[in-house]
Amino acid sequence: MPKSSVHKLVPKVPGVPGVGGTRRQQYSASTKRALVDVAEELFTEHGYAGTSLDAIVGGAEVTKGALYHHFSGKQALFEAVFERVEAEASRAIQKSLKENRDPWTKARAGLEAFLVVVQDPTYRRIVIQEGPSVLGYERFREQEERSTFANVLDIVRAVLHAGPWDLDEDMQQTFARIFFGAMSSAGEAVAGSDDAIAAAARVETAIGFIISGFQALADAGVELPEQPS
Amino acid sequence: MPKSSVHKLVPKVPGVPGVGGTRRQQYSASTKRALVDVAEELFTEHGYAGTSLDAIVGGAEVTKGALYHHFSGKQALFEAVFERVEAEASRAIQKSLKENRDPWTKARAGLEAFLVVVQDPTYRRIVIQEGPSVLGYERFREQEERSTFANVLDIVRAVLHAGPWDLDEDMQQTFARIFFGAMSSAGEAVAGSDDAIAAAARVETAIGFIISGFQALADAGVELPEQPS
DNA sequence: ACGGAGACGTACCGTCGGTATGCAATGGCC
DNA sequence: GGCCATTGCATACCGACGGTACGTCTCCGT
Repeated sequence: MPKSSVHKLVPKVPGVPGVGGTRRQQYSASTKRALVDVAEELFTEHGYAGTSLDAIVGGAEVTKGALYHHFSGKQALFEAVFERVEAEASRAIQKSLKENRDPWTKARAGLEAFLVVVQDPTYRRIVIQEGPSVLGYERFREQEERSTFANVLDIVRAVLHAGPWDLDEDMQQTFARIFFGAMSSAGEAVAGSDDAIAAAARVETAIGFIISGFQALADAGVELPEQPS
Repeated sequence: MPKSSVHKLVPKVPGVPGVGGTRRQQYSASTKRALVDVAEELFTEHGYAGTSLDAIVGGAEVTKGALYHHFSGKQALFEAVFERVEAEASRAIQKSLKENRDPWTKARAGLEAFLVVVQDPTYRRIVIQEGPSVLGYERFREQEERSTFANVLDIVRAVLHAGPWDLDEDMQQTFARIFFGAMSSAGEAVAGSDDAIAAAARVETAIGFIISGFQALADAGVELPEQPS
């Protein structure tokens, strides 16, 4: 039982209510953030089914009334957590991409960033482990499509464009899917390894070797067999 | 309320109790199979959380007492379903492998078989979607390790052995992981596509191209950078 | 034949997600 | 600065579900 219902948030700009909305809106936003914060923590630690709403609202020092005022239910709360985690991951990867220009080194930088992201326990639990089950496969894929996967697609496009090949949209998507899956699985291997550093080195060697294969084909001017439409 | 508790199973060999165990054991085994059958069907259709034990025991025409006599709980029942589905998938892939000898064509045959398996709604729902969440990531990986992934590892070993490379165990595992992830993701792309046949063709083209890169490197005698131990 | 154990059925409990309703503070408005 | 509709929650409660305790019937070995 929460002993009081007073908020502890101090208004960011006390005398200027124009910034950040009115005090009511600030209070509301802060409780909503508190709910998402606590939910992210508990979902990461105990999983979706293993986390009760009572535990979440208890941790956020509110009640279920507040939760159901901001979210339509447990799943909606999870989706809010999911989107934040994925957005953060996507942001981290994009940041590492902007530091490189050459497509090939860009690809390697993206791979490294991806391997870091996929080792984050929160990302692993929320996105990889619980995501497909809680959101359902369709919604999960949709979310993935416009965040992490979009990054991979960019990289693959750049790399493919660097070669002599001119692939249609579907084929680019296919290549991106394959590399996305390869990197995801590789990331899991890294995260699940005893020696993460050595495992990451092996992964980079292996994928680097595959990319070398691409470069070899590019140098030899090998064409892709075209698809019948 | 089940109107009667009599079993409808007829003993396979009525007069010969030596085959298949005693009559009691046969009855017991049949109810256990009935539970797993119904559970597999309902879990596939409505997911793990969306399926109640009452629905399962109702479909199997038994009660919860029977269920908890054979399984320690809902999760244990799911694990039984999971193992059966994975074993079936592994069996299908292994069958297609034994029909080929050459490592490269063996790889392509395995890829095709894998693409077929991953389109099965039961496999998709039980193994891919719900598996990681229900079993937990550790147990999920363990199961995967000794069934579907083992097949991929075999293929990768054969292919790598066909080249001029001599890789240590860890590196083989890494390559296998990468290809396993690539094939899983590719399979999902196929299963989620509007035109599964065209998508499968694209996947085979793309992965074939990657393998061609390997062959090109093999022909050129390119070595892998060795790992420091 | 008979006693024990295995294979269930039945009744019940605690927990949890979700809902209905009440209420108090807030901020626009005059 | 007083009024009041609206917002932002708290409280009480319900039904469903997973799990448990215990009773009971049936088969099998002796």
